[in-house]
Amino acid sequence: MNLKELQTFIHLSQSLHFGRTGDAMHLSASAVSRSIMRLEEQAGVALFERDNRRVQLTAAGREFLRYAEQAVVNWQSVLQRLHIQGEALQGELGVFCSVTASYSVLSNILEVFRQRYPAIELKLHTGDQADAIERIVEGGEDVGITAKPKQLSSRVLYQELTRSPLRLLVPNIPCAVNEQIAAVGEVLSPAVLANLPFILPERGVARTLIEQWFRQQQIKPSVYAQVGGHEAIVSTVALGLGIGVVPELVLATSFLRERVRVIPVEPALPSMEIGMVALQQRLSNPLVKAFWDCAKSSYSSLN
Amino acid sequence: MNLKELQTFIHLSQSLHFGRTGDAMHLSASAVSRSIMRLEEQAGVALFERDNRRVQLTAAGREFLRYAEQAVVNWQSVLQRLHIQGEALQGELGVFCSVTASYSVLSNILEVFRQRYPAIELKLHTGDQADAIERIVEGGEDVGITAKPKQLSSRVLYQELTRSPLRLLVPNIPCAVNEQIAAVGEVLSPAVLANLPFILPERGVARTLIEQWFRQQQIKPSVYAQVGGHEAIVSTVALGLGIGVVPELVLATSFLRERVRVIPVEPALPSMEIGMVALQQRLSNPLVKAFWDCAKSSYSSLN
DNA sequence: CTTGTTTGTTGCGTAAAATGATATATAGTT
DNA sequence: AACTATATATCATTTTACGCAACAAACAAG
Repeated sequence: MNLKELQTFIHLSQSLHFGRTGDAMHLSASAVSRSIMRLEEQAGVALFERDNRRVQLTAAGREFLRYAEQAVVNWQSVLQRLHIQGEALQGELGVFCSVTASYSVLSNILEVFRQRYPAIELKLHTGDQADAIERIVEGGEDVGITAKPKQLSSRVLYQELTRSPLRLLVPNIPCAVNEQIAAVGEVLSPAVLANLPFILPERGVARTLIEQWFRQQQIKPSVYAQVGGHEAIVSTVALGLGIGVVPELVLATSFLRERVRVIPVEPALPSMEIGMVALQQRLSNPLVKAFWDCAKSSYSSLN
Repeated sequence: MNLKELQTFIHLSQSLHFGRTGDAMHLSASAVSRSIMRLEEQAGVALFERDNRRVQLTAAGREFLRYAEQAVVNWQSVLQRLHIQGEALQGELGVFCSVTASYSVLSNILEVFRQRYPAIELKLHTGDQADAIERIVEGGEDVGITAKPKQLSSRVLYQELTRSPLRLLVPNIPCAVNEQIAAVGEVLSPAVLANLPFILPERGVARTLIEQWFRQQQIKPSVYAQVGGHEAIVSTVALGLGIGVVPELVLATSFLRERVRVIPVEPALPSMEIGMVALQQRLSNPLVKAFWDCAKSSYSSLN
């Protein structure tokens, strides 16, 4: 038995739908199915009655649900208590990240961090993700959220947190671009792509990855615009000015995600590796260390 | 976080010794070390203060211990509740196993089984482990604990539960056999073995395994005695009559384990695979099925 | 001070477990 | 009858855990 299984069970008992629970837990439907089967085997009782159409808690399942919810609460509460016993770190910590990261990656981290260290005051600075490392090196902030840099000085530490696949975005409104796409079917070949107006990030890791991918397909995109910041790409695409590429993370938290459409490409676009950076020496600061460990653990196993 | 880690933590907090906790949990010391490190990383706090000489709970560790003990109790108690809701199976179930198995394997199973099905009455028959399959096929008992049979009829189901390496036993008292051994050092070579008086099981899987091993070493043992039942081998060896081979399980539960000594052999002796057998058709009986599942789960992950 | 012993940790190769993608089966819907 | 939705089975891959052996640090004995 482990916590993740319990959380999966709890979610399924509410959603009653393996696929949706899988999405929520970042798992495939079959993984959810097997998680539940494991629990049922260990418990020795069926927890859900299910045929291919209906999913329903059994009596034993309802009893187990009470236990599972309590177990999760107990775990979270012991984590809290363990950190209260600590010296109650306080002070100020500077964090740099993109607007998008502040919604997704950073908010995940802060959920845990603010519980553990309520007395640490966070100075959050947002900006283009591509500037993160520079800001850290020059001492503006203590920690930065950024894509994995190609290479970095030995004075800077990088810790991967998650990854997000790049997605090809097209407008969701009738426009010239969309007509061109409709004419060739849903999966775009590299050759077709070369003739569509492209909106690229000005610079940064995403730009590098996209250029690499183009080189591998041996095509040269027709660049319509270069914009700063991933959020701006989404809005430019939404306006029908062209097609663009952004990490899925950006899309998931964008207000405009209904106004654009993701189109599969063959071969698939690469993923961006997203992590945090800090100056090696700054990690001796207990505040920085606390944030670093906290971020790491909040992504290592979702508990 | 999972239950096994918590149980390991609890044991370590009492023993304060990684090696001994490892033995108790059937883990290596390094596995225990890493279990604790995992917990500490997830908790974000050191749970033990330890240098290579002293192991001691930290303040956070003491707090965590309270949680861990409660968590284990909660889990066991929910398992119990889940089964009370069931139909409260009752009736009679016949089990055949060796005396040794009744101490080790069977007692592990019954610990869980009697909690889940207190109304099932157990008829336990002990005898030579080598007879188990015969007894099952002829309908004497419902389930048998036995070593993995070489081959079995398709009507009989076998489920592995655990394994136990064979050990070479020598007397622990001054005697002729011991003097011979002392003369050649601690690790015995096959050639030396051939000249020592051997005490073998009359029949059964252990006998077959030992004979195989001898053939592979191309030696012919001088058999001093053939006795029925592994327990009898231990006592014969303890009396100084010769050397013998038994599964470690037998040794661990023997009254005479202080009177004999285990000697390493090169190459190592094989392991016996120990499991349970039942007639396929008998598994449709809910009592038999309950025992079968219960035994399986009590060995699948110690919960 | 040197040697030996005990014991927790680390590196590395291997074994087991979990996962995703795809295929399959089955119930409901049009 | 064809089609959709959905849980599960199968297979290949990835991730994780493990044991062994080497290592390091601390104490004891001489």
